[in-house]
Amino acid sequence: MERDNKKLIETLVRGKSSAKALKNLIRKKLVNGNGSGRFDDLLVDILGSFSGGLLMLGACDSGEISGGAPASPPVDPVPEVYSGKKPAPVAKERRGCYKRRKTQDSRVKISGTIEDGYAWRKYGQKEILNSKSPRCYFRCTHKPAHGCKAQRQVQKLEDGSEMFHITYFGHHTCPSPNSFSKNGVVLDFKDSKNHPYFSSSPSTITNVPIDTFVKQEVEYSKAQSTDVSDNVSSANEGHSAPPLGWNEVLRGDFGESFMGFDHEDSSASTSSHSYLMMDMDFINHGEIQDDFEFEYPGL
DNA sequence: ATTATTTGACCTTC
DNA sequence: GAAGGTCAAATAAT
Repeated sequence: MERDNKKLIETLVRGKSSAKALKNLIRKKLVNGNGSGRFDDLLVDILGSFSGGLLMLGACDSGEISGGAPASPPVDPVPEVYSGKKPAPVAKERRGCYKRRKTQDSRVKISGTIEDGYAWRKYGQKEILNSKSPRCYFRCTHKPAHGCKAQRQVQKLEDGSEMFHITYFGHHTCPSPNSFSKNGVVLDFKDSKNHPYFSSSPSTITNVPIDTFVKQEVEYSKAQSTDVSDNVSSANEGHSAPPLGWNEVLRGDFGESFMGFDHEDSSASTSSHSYLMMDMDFINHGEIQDDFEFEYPGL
């Protein structure tokens, strides 16, 4: 059992190394290339998958995959007695094991939108002490289908702005809905007469001051710089190589692949929208961090 | 009919 | 016991 595990890890490590080498090769080829960043994106996905798999394997040993996962003794989430509509208020069955989250397994984001390209299902809301705004709890819509363990908490900031404090837990193991509709800032340039950074509607895809976001992300990444799970989660949550050069992206000179992607939660998007997805993990004070490998430590 | 959200109760941790 | 996190029945939306 343990030997199999080890073998699996070795295989994954080898695969990851190969993908990494391939990525570097392709990158060199593309230095003067014409922007076929799709290869790069694909490779990052591959690397992310390996890293995520490795992380999960490692985490299994400790009996916990992600912050929200129930701990070791596999508690059947659905009691056998539970077969009909009537829960029969007989002796209350023990519900799932609720664990308080570990903050080190989380990634925090301050954003003007709660949209991140993934489909989330709200499963709870709670008034938080000393907070005017309630905290909303979401899990990945694909949890039943793919067992995706990604979760997030969303709480509106109380500084009067329309910003949201979003905390992510766990990692998406479901297929990404869209290679660009991933975890990052979504800028909506639909209404050009308004400054693209400001919008007041929380229910639509809104805009975020880039500087603010960069600063926050940079500060956060500083604090998390040694946290590998964060890197891995970045991959799984949709962090990917930009399909175009960041310089192009930053000045808004991005190609068709960025235009009007189909947001899975399309309530807020229309075909007339164009979005700029920015993953700030790769940007540091306006400079592009070209290297954003997903390392798995100790291997 | 199916799927998503709301909301009060339940559960764990501190 | 308080607070935070989750469940699940009821309800709403599609």
